[in-house]
Amino acid sequence: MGRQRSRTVTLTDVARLAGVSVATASKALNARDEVAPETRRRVLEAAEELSFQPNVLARGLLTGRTRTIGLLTDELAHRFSIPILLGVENALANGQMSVLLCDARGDAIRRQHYIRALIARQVDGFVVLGDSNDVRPSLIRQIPVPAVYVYGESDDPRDLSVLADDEHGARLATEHLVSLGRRQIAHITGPQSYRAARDRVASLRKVLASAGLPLAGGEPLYGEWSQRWGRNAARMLLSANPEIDAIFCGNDQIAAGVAGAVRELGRRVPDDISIVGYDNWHEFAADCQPPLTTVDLNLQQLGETAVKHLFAALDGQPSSGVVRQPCRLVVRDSTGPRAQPA
Amino acid sequence: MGRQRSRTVTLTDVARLAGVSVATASKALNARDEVAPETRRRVLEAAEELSFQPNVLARGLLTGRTRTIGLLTDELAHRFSIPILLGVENALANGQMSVLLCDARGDAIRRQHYIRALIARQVDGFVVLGDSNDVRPSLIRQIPVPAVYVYGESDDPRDLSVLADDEHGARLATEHLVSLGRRQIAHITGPQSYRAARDRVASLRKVLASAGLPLAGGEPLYGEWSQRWGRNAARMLLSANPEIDAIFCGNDQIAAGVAGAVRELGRRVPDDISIVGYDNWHEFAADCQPPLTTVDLNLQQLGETAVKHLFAALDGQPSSGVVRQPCRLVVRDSTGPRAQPA
DNA sequence: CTGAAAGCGCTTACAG
DNA sequence: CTGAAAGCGCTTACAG
Repeated sequence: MGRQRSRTVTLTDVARLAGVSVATASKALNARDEVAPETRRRVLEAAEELSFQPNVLARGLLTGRTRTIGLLTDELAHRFSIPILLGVENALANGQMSVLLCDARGDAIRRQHYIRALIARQVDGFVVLGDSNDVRPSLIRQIPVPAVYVYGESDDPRDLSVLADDEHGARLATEHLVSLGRRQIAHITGPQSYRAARDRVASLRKVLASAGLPLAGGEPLYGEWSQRWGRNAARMLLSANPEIDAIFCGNDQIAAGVAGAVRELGRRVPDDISIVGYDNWHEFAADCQPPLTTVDLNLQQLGETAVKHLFAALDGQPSSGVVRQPCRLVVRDSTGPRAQPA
Repeated sequence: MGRQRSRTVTLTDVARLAGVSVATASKALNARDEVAPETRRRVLEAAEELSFQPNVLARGLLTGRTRTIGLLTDELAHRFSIPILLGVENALANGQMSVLLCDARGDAIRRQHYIRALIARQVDGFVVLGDSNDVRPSLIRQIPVPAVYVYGESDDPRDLSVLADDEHGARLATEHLVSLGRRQIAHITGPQSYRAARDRVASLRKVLASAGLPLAGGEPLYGEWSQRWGRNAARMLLSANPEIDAIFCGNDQIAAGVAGAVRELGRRVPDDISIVGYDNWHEFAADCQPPLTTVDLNLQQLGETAVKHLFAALDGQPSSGVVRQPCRLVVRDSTGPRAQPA
């Protein structure tokens, strides 16, 4: 830690060293054109020599813009939060904006506290990061600046929400399996309380119906987002429905559990049973045995898209409604053509 | 997004509504005692009615304190960053401080850019979050405010670094296996370039030596931090050294891979071979088959400890050197007593 | 082209 | 107990 805060170099110091007024120094540094080239050179030199960093707070007080965004998350610990946050942070940095991070941890009181703190810090706008792609209450009446909702849909139609397109993701997965000639496709997924789980099921059913195929096992198996559930569900499913030749899983952890169970049951992946995961969580999907074909939600892109819209709103071009970010199928070794009958 | 920035309520508005001067309004709101109770009541009422949020920037300009900390990460996407960040964020919020998040993504240029941005935003201090518990260059000459280094040791002894105690973690793991009667303990870990990997090996060797035991296989197997490496290494190791009765793994992914391979080779976990992981990464450790005994680095605590020291520095009580955060052994089903000979 | 002055929203001596 | 005034660091009309 060593050093204590030393006296900060201010524009006054730069002006004095350059032998000009602060007004002129300001203009020179901000590249306004009413400054003589020679004067500007002296000012820039002085600023350089003193390692001058303009005080953004003071500027913010004048301009009313702090170039700071509040990022309010429901649950930062959730696996999806980080890639989205990376996208947000990246896009903001490109626009020379900074991020104030506040994690509500699913606590309403805490969220309220953070909203106040962010407003008091004069953020130019909010990115509100949800935890489940579900509908959530709008903050529109509480915050005086533009906001964009990501991975969680605001219940106020005046707001803009940027969501993962689960209908699209499930369609990609199902069409892939159908195109491989799979005819007995089952579905193991997380809790039915998740809109994401239900949306994917709806899309899966639609694709199967239009291909004239049944949902193997009759109903999707709703459970948990865990390997363990994947293992258990696969055992139940395959003992009751040995004819199954493909399993579309609600996430990669479930898929990893399914893959393990299938192999333990002596069935081959992908020949006998093809498996598709969801999320493209690298540590589970790419490192699975065999590596998983899966759906990538393009989460980082989701964050970048949100910021793009927020920037537009800050420039006076707000949008509203729902933007759905397309998904991407990542094909690996857990899917393939059906084994030839011996 | 709907609404544009509306005119902000300022202290002047509150003062006017309460019928007092801004000076008096300020004192009333800040609970200074030179204000008549009745006056204070009126001011508070007016502030409430107008939903007044004091402008933290303006206050910061006066006091020189922004109550904002810069959190500079090397690589936010790394698995360790999030728990530490949660700890930091939590501890800061308790102190009414906000966090400006900047992720350098391993890019020196980007890091430099962010350092400037944070200084320009007048942060009161820095938390510098490393990506590997390794030694890293100090920022002491670049930043004019206190800084604390977490999960990465500053190379300047005047700085304070808060580190995971890998010597302790590896000791806990090894002593656990020894106490279970294991006599042929092997080690599969990540790249030797990681100080964390080397520190754990050194500690493992020390405990084994003092117990009069060999390191099974002679040398640790350095590789990658992946399941795949765990699987491959376990196969090699067990075919060359069938007498092995325990494997201490450098992380939980390796351990999960090892567990899978051991079971495929027809050996029982934990009876024939006990396995210890490292990190207590819930999705891998708790959900493994069987659930993994592992070392928890107390990462959230690491972040909180760092903030505690940063607060002390901000209060004029800086510390320096290295603080090592103790680890914690989490015992699950992958370790147990040796199987009785049949 | 340059600089004195006003002002962003707030706090803090200081005078009354 | 209350309020006028100065000032934090900067930017921006405005006058010269």
